[in-house]
Amino acid sequence: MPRVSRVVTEKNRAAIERESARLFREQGLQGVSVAELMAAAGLTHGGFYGHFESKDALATVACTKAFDEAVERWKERISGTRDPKSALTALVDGYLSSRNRGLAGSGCPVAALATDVAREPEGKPVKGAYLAGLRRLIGVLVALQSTQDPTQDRSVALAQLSTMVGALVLARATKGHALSNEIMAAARENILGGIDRKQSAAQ
Amino acid sequence: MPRVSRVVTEKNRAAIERESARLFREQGLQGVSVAELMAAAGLTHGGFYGHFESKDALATVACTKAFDEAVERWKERISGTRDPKSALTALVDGYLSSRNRGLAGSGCPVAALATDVAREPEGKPVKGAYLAGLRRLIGVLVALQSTQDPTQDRSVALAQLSTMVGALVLARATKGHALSNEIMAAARENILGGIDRKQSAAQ
DNA sequence: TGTACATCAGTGAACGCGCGTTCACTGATGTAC
DNA sequence: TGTACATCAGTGAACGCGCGTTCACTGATGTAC
Repeated sequence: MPRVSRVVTEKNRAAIERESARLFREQGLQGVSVAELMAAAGLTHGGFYGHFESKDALATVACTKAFDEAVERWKERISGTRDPKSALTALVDGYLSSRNRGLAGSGCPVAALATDVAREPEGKPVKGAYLAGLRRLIGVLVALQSTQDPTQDRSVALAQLSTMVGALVLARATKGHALSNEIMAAARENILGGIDRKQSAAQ
Repeated sequence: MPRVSRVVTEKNRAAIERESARLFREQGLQGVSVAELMAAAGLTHGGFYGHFESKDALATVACTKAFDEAVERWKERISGTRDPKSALTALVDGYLSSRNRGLAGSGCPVAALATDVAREPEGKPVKGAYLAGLRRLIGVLVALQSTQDPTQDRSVALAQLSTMVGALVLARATKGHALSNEIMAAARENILGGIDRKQSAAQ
């Protein structure tokens, strides 16, 4: 099937980006081949370079796309709540859930890509995409704080994000063992401690 | 240079394990080739299978070795302190330091290998080595708590470890930007908050 | 609106390369006497 | 202690395979008239 219409071309491109954003998070930036990415989008590998200059370039686009999704999901979760504290509870409960632990491909790129991005050589564009996306998510989290001190708000938000990311990453590494749920519950308790004890961390 | 003495053979094996424990942490379980590991140990790739059954088997040994090092380093740091609170401070200061951020190869395997281990298929032995090592480090951290309630001690320790791991992983991904130091300082403040404010987190 | 043709999205073979693993070979080590 | 030889740690070529990337080709799409 050679040449397709412009509409289909755009759909194909969108499919490559969508599947890449998923597979890179699931299997790592070095853990998926171009052929696998294209197959996931329903195409063969040869057409890849008509859409992207290189695999690296796609990784950058996919990283940005993953953060777009994440920011939108965070904002959605927040929009259904009545105050910053319940918003934080909603966010943490969604983040430290067995559902999110199991679905790295559709989960938070901060946690899924951190180590991959750290291992990328200096100057690789995917590092910039990660940094920019991380800053956006931090901004969302900072806005939920209530210490009345901007510096303190930021510090608390950064610590909360560290705890969430660390707990999720450890929970994924120990998935299938009791420790995995224990870590998520402990992190939830640590972040929400005084706020809300009604829900369980492992949903 | 064919056959070497038994002593040299053991030294070579130890060198392969030592370099693997370093390189797997630095570049990931999938990010180093057998040839690179052997070259780092001063050998050529062909002799690898005289020492190990497979690359997977070496990864398991190297993971265990990395945790051995980490447990020993934690205990050393603790042994030089006067009480559990200053021990925790020493541990966190060492963990969330620019030195540790830059040296993933000799740093905490919990942080360096978590995502790699999570992506390994079910049943791979390296997952068991990781879980066992993680449990040992958790045990060290639990022993430093002082809530007088074992359940609470464990929960606090798990949350602290999550914060430490998350902060280190994020600091590595954003290395070279102000945010990286900010994350480490915020995590330190969060964990040690009421205990000790004398030292800076980014040493 | 219909026709003729240039464009170009996608295909699949092919490129050089590096991977994990195997194996015939080498010659110093270790052992039997 | 000295000698003869079997053992085996390490070498480097080779295996089949999959990688990222290139390219000649195809034929439906899009356009010029």
